[in-house]
Amino acid sequence: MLTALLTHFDAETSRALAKIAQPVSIPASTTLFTPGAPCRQFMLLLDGVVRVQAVSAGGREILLYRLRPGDSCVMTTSCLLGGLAYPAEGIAETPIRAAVFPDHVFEQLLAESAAFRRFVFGAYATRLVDLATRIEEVALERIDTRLARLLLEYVQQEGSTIERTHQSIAADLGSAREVVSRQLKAFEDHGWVELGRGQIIVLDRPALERQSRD
Amino acid sequence: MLTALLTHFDAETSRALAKIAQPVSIPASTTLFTPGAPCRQFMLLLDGVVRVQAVSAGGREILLYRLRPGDSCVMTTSCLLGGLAYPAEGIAETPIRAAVFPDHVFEQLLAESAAFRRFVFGAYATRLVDLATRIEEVALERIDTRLARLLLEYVQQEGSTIERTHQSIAADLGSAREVVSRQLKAFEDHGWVELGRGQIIVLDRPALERQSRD
DNA sequence: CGGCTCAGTGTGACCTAGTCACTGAATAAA
DNA sequence: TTTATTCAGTGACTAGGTCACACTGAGCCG
Repeated sequence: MLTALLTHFDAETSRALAKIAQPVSIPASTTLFTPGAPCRQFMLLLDGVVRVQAVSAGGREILLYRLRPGDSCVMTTSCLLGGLAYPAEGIAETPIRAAVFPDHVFEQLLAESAAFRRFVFGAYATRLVDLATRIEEVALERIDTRLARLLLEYVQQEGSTIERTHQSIAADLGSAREVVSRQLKAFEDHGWVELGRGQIIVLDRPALERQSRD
Repeated sequence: MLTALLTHFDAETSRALAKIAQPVSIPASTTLFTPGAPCRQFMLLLDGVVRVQAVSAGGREILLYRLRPGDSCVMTTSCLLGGLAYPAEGIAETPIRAAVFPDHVFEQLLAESAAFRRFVFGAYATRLVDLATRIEEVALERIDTRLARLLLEYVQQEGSTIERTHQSIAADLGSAREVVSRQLKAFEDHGWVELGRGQIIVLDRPALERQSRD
């Protein structure tokens, strides 16, 4: 099944990877890496979701990005290769399975496989664009715009009934729980959503789409 | 002189690069790439400073990072390779000189030179860490903290007399000019800086360092 | 069942940051 | 010198973040 997930590589690379990769299973809520203890291997996510976030001194959090099946954790890898301090932490949001292999294998693959290089660079490009886009959002956009867009992302992932607390949404936005509560209340007053304890039902997607375009 | 700048590569790579690279000179204030027209080649900056920024619909700007001599423009490159839309624009803040070569050369170098791979990955790591750190700053830190830190960066680059307008500082912070003016006024009231038209003289670095640590 | 605990949410008061409109001051251009 | 133009200062207002505290539903335990 590992091989199946690696079909974006050529046949030879896939076989090579499947042989050496150690598939590991990790329960939800595990902290996978922190600024103090970065992950020391190349990791390819097979199943589950990893949340990569920054945490301030005051304890407020902001999501940098999520890793999903097929994603690799390029940031830790590159920090290892580049010898840089790693500024974020990674947490398993669900139980996860991942293929792990040591960095000398990573370097060997980079040297030998054009397909692997393409894969890795694609992963880097995605991360860079994600992060740059997020900076633009955080610095330049209104919170109602960003909340509407985030709700639409949740809908894409898990359908129109969203099972999340206001607190966890605030952590994704890098904002405060009260702010999220007030904005959601406003959305409910407009008839765009229906609020329940730990759950948000999206009633009017077009309205949210309009709001998310500002 | 190109070869001299490429000494972080092995001798063979340096020679290869020097042969094929086209050194170009570009005047200050030139727009090098935009979301609409990304740069289509691998570019290694030899001299000058390039500002890479995001621009909102409303015209507000925020600095993503600056490229300095020895840096390469990894974001455009990776977007080319990954076929992704590029979300930022690059502007020459000073006159610049750069070595430019087409992407097939880039791919060949990646395949053949471990040193070049290390260089490119180092560049990626630096960018990723920069961007992640910036998200944390923008989302979670106070504006006075960020301004103090930015002033200290300017001091490092250009000495304790900083020749910049409040508007340009606001663009670096992703904030508004009035906000920067007010904060600088407060710093002046504390005796930390002295303000003049288009110039800020830093009088008390330790105080700014304290403020920048929050 | 009633009462307990606790996570999740609602709310008002207050503070910080961003926006808008306008003024004045310094420099450059005519 | 007069006139533009760029840069900075300011007050009034809005948006968003912080703090303190009240309320509510769900699970638990006697």
